[in-house]
Amino acid sequence: MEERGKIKTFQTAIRLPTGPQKHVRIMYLPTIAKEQLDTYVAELGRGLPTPQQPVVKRVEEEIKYGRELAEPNRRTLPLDLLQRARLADYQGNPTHPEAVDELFQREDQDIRDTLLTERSIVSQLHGFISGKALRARELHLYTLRSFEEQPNSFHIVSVEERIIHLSFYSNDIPLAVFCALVSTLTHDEQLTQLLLSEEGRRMLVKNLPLDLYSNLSVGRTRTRSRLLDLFELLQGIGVVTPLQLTESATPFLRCTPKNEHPSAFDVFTETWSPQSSINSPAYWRFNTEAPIHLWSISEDSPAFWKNMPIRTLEEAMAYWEDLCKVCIDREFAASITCPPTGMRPQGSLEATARSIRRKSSWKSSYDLSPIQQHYLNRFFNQSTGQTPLQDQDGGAATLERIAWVISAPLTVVTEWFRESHARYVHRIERAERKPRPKKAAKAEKAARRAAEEQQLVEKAANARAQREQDWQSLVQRLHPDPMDDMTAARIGRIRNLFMDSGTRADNKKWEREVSRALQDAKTAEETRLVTSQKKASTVVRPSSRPGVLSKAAPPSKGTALPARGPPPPVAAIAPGKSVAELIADQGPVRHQKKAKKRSKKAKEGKL
DNA sequence: CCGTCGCTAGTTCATGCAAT
DNA sequence: ATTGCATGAACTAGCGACGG
Repeated sequence: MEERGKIKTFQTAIRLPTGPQKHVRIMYLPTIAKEQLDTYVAELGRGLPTPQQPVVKRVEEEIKYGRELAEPNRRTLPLDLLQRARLADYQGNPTHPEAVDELFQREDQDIRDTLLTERSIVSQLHGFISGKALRARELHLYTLRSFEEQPNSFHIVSVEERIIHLSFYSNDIPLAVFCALVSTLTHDEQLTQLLLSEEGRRMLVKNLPLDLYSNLSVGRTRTRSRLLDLFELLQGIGVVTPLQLTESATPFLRCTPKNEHPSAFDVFTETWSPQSSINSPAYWRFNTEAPIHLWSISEDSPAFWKNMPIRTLEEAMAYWEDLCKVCIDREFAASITCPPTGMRPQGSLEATARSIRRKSSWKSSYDLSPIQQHYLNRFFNQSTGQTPLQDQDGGAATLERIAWVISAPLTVVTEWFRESHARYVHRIERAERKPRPKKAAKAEKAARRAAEEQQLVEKAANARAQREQDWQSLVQRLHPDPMDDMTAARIGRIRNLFMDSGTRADNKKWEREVSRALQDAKTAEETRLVTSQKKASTVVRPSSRPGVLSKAAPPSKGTALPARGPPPPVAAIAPGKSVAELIADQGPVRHQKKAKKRSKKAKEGKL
């Protein structure tokens, strides 16, 4: 109906009182006036329970009708451009390079804002630890620290028995820790600023400004599920035990009563899932000892290796070190001889194994997204190996700017360029050591050839500029006065020859040539041959202004096009092709990294 | 001949979103 | 609040080319 113009639709977003935005699609008859729509949307905002910010986007504020998604809360940014720019094939090469180019031609601020709509970028900017196992480790270690440092927290049930209530993580952890454990979904300048100061990083989440607290959805479902995900993993490896209250006379454990918390617990036995916060355990015990199984060897039944104490922070750190090794270092795990008997891991074995065996779970380095790397690539010359690091001053200012635009740490950006350059050097060295006519070598060759061609082009352009100057001074010397059309025509022929002759040694010869031409022009003028006049006027028409020669602008550097400077008034002599033209005739520069033969099927699949 | 590397497709996982 | 769905990302295994 929309296509046939019977109805119109648009999307907008309303901020719910609880913080998150809700996208709504509004359909209406084309006869509805804009004012009515505006009123309606405003009403819609108010209709939702006690909105803090009624409507983010009003109808009159330029809304894109139809399918395009109007991204609220941000200047009209090319969201769909980013989406296209992000599309990449299996190798990370963009499938829509034109979208990438278009995006990167915008202002730095726009590029930054646009990239910050990508989840991985914004969450890492705020310090999110993307590896799940490392996140669980952080949760574990931070909690142990809290038992020592803030034993009086309302949400710590018992320091002796190491029991904590889940609400601790929505109240008494610092902002920086919260952001490390729970990914942020949208960019918030206030949050970014806060995280820059030590004071801000230490601020407990319960003390955050209200709007920030709400934007981070501290304490709401999403946060709880994210945290419970981590607890599920910790339970799976035996670091924590979920608890439930009990009336039993012989509870699993008992502690001194504190605040309104219960003092007797049993092990939580119901099945639960991190997604449903109602049925999930709220009380958790941090064990004093945990087993290590050889996870990298077997997914279904990893062999028990040993128990390790995790009472103190130091012990826990040692535990995580060993755990990491047996999870990702298969060789190490295989070299271990296990005791004949041992407990099997408890909890949901498959889920635990899945998370913990994955390498990315343990990756601590910053994760550059493809779009960030595309941006970095713009500052890395594949043919010459040039990066900002090779700039005279080390490129400090450029690097900082780049880091800001892509919202990545400066060290990461610097390291990326260092590695890119090192790879380039390595490639060149290998190619020189043993040049071989293989595919790999070809790519290198092409890269070097492109570099050489580039140098040639520049050299030619410079030479040409010099030649141009020589010509100017020569003519100036022999004929300082403005020239008439016919004279210009005669001189023009010689100029073409001069420009193409290349050598600078035989100035005498050219002087003679020019003088003779000038003389010819003079006698021709004097005899007023009708024919030659006719010829001259037709030929010279393009530059009928006398004196154009002496006023010609100097050729600009870098462009090797022959038409700069005085316009060659005569087409009689086809000038030899310039280097640039010759190169252009060979077609576009070959890409070092091919657009290669992908199977038809694969291609279709991606489209 | 065997090991390594790069390419590719299929599968699984994480996560936000929308419907209930 | 809960649950199912859709989607992009990541992992893995298989294959072939290449090089020692």
